[in-house]
Amino acid sequence: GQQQPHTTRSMSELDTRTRILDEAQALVQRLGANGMSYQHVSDAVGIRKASIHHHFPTKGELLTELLDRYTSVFLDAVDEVLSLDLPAAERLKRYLKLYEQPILDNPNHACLCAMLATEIESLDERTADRLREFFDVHHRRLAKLLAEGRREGEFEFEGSPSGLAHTVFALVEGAGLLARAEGSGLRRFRETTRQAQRLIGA
Amino acid sequence: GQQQPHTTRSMSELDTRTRILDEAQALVQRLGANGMSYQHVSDAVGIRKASIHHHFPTKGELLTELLDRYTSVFLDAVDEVLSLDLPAAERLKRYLKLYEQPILDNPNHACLCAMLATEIESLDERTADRLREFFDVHHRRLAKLLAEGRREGEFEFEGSPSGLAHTVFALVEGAGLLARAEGSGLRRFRETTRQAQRLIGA
DNA sequence: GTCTATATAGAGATAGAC
DNA sequence: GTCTATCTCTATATAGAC
Repeated sequence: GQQQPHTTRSMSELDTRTRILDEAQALVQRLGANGMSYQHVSDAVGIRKASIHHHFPTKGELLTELLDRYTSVFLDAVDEVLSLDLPAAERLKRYLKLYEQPILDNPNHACLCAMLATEIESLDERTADRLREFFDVHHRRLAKLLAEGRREGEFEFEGSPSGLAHTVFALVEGAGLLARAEGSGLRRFRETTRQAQRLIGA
Repeated sequence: GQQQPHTTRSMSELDTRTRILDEAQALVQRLGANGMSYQHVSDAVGIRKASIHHHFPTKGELLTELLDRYTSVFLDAVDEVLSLDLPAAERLKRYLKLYEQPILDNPNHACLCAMLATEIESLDERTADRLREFFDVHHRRLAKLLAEGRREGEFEFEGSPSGLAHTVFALVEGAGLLARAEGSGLRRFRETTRQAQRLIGA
């Protein structure tokens, strides 16, 4: 756990902001950025559209903040797993598990980044940049783990850690998307992560 | 090449229908189903919105027909490759190549099914069913190839052909999505298909 | 088959009262 | 901070002339 940064916002405003972000995120994960509207959020949170605009003047700002929050939470979780004092193979296993819980919690919700990735042409430049940045940072984290694991003799694979990290990431994102569309739940997804481990030689 | 089925539609109507479908498909592949509008299609084809409605009364019908055409074209291409009189490993290679050409032709266009998969909650039941059907049929084709290849000693993998087919499909769909979002073009994608072949032991 | 014109609903966003 | 009221634009869809 990290310390909350100091802010000048009042408590109640923070709470409403959080509730807005929570509901907006769920809506984007279900319907996409183009499918989510201020009216939807308004209904879900129980305040009027104009009040949403008070907290997030434009939809672009709402989406940007949504993405920032999501990626920072996700990267924190990734970092926590990757920095554990455990063999690389075990850290990899736990890393892959990070993708399972959301599917279990709500099979109707796709990864926020997968949703936004398909809609990248609809996003404003700011949000699109943040999305690409997330992919880049995430990719580097995973590549580092793969490089470490190979150096220590735990992994065995051909090609660059960077290339394989990209493949593994494509695999979990693609499998998550299919699990939701096919309604196959965790079963298919788990088979996929097992194959990912084979690929890495873990 | 197959014979065109007989229809009672006039030639000029067929052409306009085709042009509408072509432009609508490009728009959905760029912006998604929710991002594509009759106005967009109208502008692209050069006829008025009302005329689009003459050919496709509702957006749902347009999307359904779009998906049907796309999947039948795609499955024809898959079947053509898979039924060639070549070693399974070579047929697999050509199968994977089918996913490369579209990326080369237009890096801004995602796979239509990947776009619709993310938006599955926005689709009407009819269209969503067709989408799941496509995944299912496609999956079976690939599983059959994998089973054949292993039986003939060309492939070597653990687990069921069905499970691995799912993994390979997730891999190419995920990699296609990332290639477009990251703007990494074919380079990353090709690394991914190479890893897919390793996974299959081809 | 295509057009103009219109209906109706929803989108994102703002002004100003409380 | 939240509300009502309103603005403007765009969406899907229809009616009816040509």
